[in-house]
Amino acid sequence: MKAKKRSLKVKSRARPPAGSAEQILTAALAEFAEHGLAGARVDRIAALSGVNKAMIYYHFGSKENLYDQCIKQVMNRIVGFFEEAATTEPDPEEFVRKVTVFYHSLFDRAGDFRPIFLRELASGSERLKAAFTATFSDRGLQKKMKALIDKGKRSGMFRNVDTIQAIISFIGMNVFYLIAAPVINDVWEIKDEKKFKKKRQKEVADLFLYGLKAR
Amino acid sequence: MKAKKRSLKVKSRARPPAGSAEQILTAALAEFAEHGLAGARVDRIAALSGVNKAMIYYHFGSKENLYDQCIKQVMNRIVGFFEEAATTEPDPEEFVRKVTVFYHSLFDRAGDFRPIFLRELASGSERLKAAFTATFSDRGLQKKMKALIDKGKRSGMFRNVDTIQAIISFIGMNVFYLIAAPVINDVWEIKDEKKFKKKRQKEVADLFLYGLKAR
Amino acid sequence: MKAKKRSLKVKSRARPPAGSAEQILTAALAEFAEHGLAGARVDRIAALSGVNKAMIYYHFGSKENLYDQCIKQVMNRIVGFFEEAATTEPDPEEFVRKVTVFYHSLFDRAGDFRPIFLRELASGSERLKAAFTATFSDRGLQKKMKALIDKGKRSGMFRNVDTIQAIISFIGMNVFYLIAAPVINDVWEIKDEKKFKKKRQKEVADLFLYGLKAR
Amino acid sequence: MKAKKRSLKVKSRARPPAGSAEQILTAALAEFAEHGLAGARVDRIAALSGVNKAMIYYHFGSKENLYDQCIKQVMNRIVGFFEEAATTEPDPEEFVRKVTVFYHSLFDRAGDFRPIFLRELASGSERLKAAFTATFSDRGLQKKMKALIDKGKRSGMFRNVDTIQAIISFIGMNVFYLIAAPVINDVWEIKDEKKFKKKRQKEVADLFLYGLKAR
DNA sequence: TATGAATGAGATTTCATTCAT
DNA sequence: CATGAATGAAATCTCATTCAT
Repeated sequence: MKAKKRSLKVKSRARPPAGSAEQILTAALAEFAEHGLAGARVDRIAALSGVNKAMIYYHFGSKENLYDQCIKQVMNRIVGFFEEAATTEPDPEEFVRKVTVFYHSLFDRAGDFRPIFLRELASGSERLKAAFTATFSDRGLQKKMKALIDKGKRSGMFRNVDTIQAIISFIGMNVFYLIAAPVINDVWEIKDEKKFKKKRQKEVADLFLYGLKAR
Repeated sequence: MKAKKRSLKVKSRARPPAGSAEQILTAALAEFAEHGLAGARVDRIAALSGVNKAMIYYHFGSKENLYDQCIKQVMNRIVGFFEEAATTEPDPEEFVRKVTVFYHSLFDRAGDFRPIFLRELASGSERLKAAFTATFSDRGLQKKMKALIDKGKRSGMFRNVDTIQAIISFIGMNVFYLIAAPVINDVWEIKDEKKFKKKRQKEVADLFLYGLKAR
Repeated sequence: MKAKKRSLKVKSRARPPAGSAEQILTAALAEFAEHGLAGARVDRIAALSGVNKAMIYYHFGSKENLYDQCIKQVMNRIVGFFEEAATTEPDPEEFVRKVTVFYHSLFDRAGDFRPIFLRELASGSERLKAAFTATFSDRGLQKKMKALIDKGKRSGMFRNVDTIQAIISFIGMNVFYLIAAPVINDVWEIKDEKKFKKKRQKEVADLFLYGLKAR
Repeated sequence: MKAKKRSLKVKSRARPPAGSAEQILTAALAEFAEHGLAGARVDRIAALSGVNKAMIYYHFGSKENLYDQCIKQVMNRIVGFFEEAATTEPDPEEFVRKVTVFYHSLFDRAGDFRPIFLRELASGSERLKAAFTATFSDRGLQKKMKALIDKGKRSGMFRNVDTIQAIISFIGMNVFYLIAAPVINDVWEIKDEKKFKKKRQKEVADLFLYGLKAR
């Protein structure tokens, strides 16, 4: 239709280093983020990536598989962030504060996974579950966090809470606003989201730490 | 070939046959919950509600409008719950515990809104924002909660937190697990969800109250 | 495309007695006969039957299923012919002559199955096998023919041939020319096919009977 | 995703790498035999022959031309068989028996032409006609057979049949089972095809000779 | 000669929506 | 209100063929 014949495509480099598959993935990610799997249009992805529609099938076989590859890619990116964040930090309090900062910057830097995850959550989550357990289960943040909180508990610094419940609560505190900001802003009449987020990082960490600490 | 579904449907014509609009709404809600607006199929809704497809258009005009009606209906149900929950309860601590219980029972009783809300959140949230502000803004829980926490702060019972941030954190603590249970269960290897939820209600309220209370 | 909006479709009868499905089948049969399953075009079938393409899917679900229905229909027609031909005829010689006439008139009256059968034969024949055994195995001609030849053998009229082999040979004699006429005509320079066929019926029956009779 | 077939294919470049055209032809023959012209896939032929798809176009220009070459090749092979079979054999009866054996071994040795011929027969047969008349018309078996039968007639050994009709009947007797075996086996419940074929050669020749001989 | 990537045209199928009754 | 059939537009996917290297 309105295929937008992608004007000449420059083609300066000796051989495109496997260009189009990446371009397609990028475009697809945007499309899926905006419309979901069912609402996404292969035509739009093709137009957006400046590639013939057939190439999408050449490289990815089906819309659904393309979607899977997108999820995989998103997961890899996120895993990278997570691992990077899980560097050594022996002080529990400091660690908690860093995690909060991490979540906020995660949503800043890789926001496109937000709609994708939400929709996955809405529909069975099979894909998410697979992706998560495959990449997270025994590494990175949660393990570390559990260890630190347990340590805090043993040292008498923290109350004797259920560690996993606490961690989930903590993640929820962090993530809920980041996920639901548009509605929350509306309901609570928050005008300056940026400022609110800034303040939020301190408030969340404080609340959690206060809730945790023995007195 | 030519599905030939039901076709009996005696319908003794005793009471107003008006039932069909409700049947359609019910079926549609299920369909939208499972597949989202884009993924829902009018055919399936018709089959599910035991009603001819054309009837859907007779009653609702378009798939999108049907979806809107579904959202409206869901909101009304939820608002009902919220108002019912916002009865007088002057003790802040008791109130906090009740809110936690409320959220858990809300997801139990009206779980179908979960996928719908998640998907709405994923795509612009315009409909959600409209629905929420229309029905929540100045009544019900949050207003009450804000008032109670503010009162607690003034009485010296609570720390001087940012009330709204605290409330959002609290809702996040409550809601996050309820929303993401399938994935969380998988990642943290939670086998007995029911038991976990039971325990969770105490842990969440405790954590929040500990985090709030001055010492 | 050039959909040929099928001009008004008369529509005199109170309600078309299930019209379009039959129209589609008829058109499909022609298309499949001419082009085979792989070469057939759903667009063409739609145009030919004066029906919207989507109707084909409404009624038949897929091109392949439509093809199956065509085969089924052809089989039914043929079975009808066969049963009609298998009426009582106690004289073996007369029966043989009638069978020859039958095969020739079969190809005259229901010639469209010829290309379809040939192509089925070319590709696995699974469909044909199913159709044949389902409809022929224990009725009609072959059973009758076998009985008559066996009777002829017992009475000393026929030689002691292998009955089944003989029947297959007989069918082959009859059918081979009917199937391969275009090429045979070309190779043997047969100009007047009609005359050739006429003569053939006598020659074939004679040859077979001579070959069978004891002397 | 991107099938990544073979990719080793060492090809030491010793003898002329010309092999590829033959490889393509071989693969194409198999593909066309299995799926017909319309159903054949150039991709599959490439994969099967271990050759890049573009090579097929380099060598053969188009799928259809490749198909023509296949037919030509098949014809040549068959013609070879036919000529080899048409060696001197002055005894009519012996000749008839040999022809039967020949047909059976032909289908054994060059069975892949079976589906191809059948499909050609199904669709106009133009290609077949061309191929046949080009290669058969005035040489080989049928000429010889006609001569022998005519001789037999003149000598009083054979009845005064229409020679050409008889020959066609004879070929039909031979060829019909070979062509339709799968279905025939099914309908007549023939379990041991090999044994059946063995016996068939004698039965067919006997039947034909008995049918031919004067008494 | 050889390849992996690309393309355009078109094929099959889907689906929201409407029509005739 | 109710239905089965119909429709147009578009969506997904396929495939012969060509291009750049």
